[in-house]
Amino acid sequence: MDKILNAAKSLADRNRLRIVAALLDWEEMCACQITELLKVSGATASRHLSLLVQSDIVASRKEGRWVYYRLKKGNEYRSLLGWVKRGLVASDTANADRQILKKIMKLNPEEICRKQRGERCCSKK
Amino acid sequence: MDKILNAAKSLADRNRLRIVAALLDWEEMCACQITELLKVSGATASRHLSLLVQSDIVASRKEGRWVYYRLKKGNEYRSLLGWVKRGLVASDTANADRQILKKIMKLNPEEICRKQRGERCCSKK
DNA sequence: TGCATATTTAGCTATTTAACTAAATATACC
DNA sequence: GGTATATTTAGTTAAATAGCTAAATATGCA
Repeated sequence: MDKILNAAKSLADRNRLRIVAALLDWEEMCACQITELLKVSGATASRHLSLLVQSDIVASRKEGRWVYYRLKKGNEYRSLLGWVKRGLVASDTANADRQILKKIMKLNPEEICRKQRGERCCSKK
Repeated sequence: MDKILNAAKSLADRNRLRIVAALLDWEEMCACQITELLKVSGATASRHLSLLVQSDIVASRKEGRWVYYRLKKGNEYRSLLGWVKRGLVASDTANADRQILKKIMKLNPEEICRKQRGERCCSKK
């Protein structure tokens, strides 16, 4: 029961659900792209991602300075992700995120990280 | 996204997952039978059940003094429940609960409630 | 109507957790 | 090696939530 419980807990948070929704549309995203989508601190995004990896829903791959994330392929979670996908088709949040993602995913990790450094530098928020 | 989020939150608790698991095996259970399974106070069981009803995973039906619960039938949650069911086949917790349920489900609500009153009376726990 | 009793709601406490900042780690490039 | 920088880990705080007891709400029955 622990495996299912952990998977359910992983999906029981709006920001983690947004990450899964994004990865249903975009095969692979790096940490900074996800940080940019959620508009949270890098540490917070990292923690959400590590929970999704721990519960075996998301896989990660390191390439140089960047870490890329994608949904795991096994059919173990096929029906779960199908349920999520169907539920998000008509979701306002998911549709708004799709618009944001169109812009984010045009940029390289370099450009996004530069943007994030700049924002942090100026707004100090 | 709220609908999916609420459903995921509903399943993100061990006791609520146990309730869903029980209802996958037994079509209908009354509140006192679920209280007996979880070994929590009636108030706590009631709260868990109301969350499952709110998130539209479980339906309730009142009959006299008793309230009966069952999984909703729509195919909206078919794949989600299929995922839960497959994940629970080999679960120790779920198997232990199955043994407990065999005994509980032999009894009428009357007998269970009498048992619960007695326990409360004696152990005062 | 009045009493017994199944369930729910209110109010409380302890635990969990999501967010942040700051510090640590790991990698690229000079 | 030394610096810059992407990500993770530690440590803190505030909000959410699971559990309890006690009180309130229904229902069945004398």
